[in-house]
Amino acid sequence: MEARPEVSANSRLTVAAHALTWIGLYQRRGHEVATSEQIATSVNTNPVVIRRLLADLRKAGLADSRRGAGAGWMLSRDLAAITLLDVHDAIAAGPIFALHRSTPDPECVVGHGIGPAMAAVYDQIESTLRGELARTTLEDILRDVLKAT
Amino acid sequence: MEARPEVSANSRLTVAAHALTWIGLYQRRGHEVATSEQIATSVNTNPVVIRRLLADLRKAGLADSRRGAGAGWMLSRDLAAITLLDVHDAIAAGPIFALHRSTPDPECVVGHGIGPAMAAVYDQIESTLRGELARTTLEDILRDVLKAT
DNA sequence: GGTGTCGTAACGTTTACGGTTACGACAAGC
DNA sequence: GCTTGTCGTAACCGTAAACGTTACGACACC
Repeated sequence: MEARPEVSANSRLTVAAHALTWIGLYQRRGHEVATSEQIATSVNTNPVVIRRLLADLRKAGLADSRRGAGAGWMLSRDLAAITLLDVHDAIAAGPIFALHRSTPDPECVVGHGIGPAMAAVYDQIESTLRGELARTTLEDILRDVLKAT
Repeated sequence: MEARPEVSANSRLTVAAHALTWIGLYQRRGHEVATSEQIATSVNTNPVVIRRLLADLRKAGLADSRRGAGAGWMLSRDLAAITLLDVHDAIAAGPIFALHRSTPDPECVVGHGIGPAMAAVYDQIESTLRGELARTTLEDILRDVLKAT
């Protein structure tokens, strides 16, 4: 009966990591800023999609942009100081699992108690997930990327 | 360019655990089978949704059904022998994170190497997730449910 | 044979994201 | 100051998945 987010980041984390890593490498090669056009070409998508995504990352303090001519994007921190958890939180990814869409029968023992019981499991999993994401920085990702060449 | 599952089980795991736990408790109280109608009432959804879900669980060998008059659903194994991982696999939940929807520019260093780099992280996370889900059985869930009363 | 339930197809609704177009805002350079 | 290039955002469409509902055939007990 009620509405529900049902998000699921899915490919957004991949694209966000891709964009930031691209900017980082581009800057290390001596460029000031990267345009959404350039990033979109590497990601193989539309520049607007990149701008929307980077706007979220800017809100989280991971990236920043300059306007006007010679405009573009730059990192706010070094790649080594950005973990995948930072990126994950920046793109406001929803929880992996959700409870019922419409609340189950509260008169039923199972219907009444299953929500909290499952939530406890989900919270534990979510916490573990965050720990895993925090272990990897974009510097690690870039190292893997360059190693694969 | 290509199509993609983009599944994300979301509430399906919750509902599946709910249904199985309900059947288990109902059987312990002396009943032979549970109808999709009864389960749907507890879950607060449509019986067809329950039947579709239980059909997946039957394929995985977790539940079984009887037809004809006095028909309904029963467990194939005891609640203690069913983990959340079993349920998760039974409902064919997709991966948490996905790679790019359309393949990135292979001419670009980042575009070429980012996929495998992220996949390695995702595989590790997926593996940890499975370990977490395997730790909890439906018997554990039922215990929590009854404790909450 | 009647009855109750499963089995399943078909269809509509909802939600979210990605893709695209469009246009205003802005700042550097001439 | 005007031009130019890029960001900032709104608006809209298409797609994909799950849920909800209706409908009807299949089946087995009584």
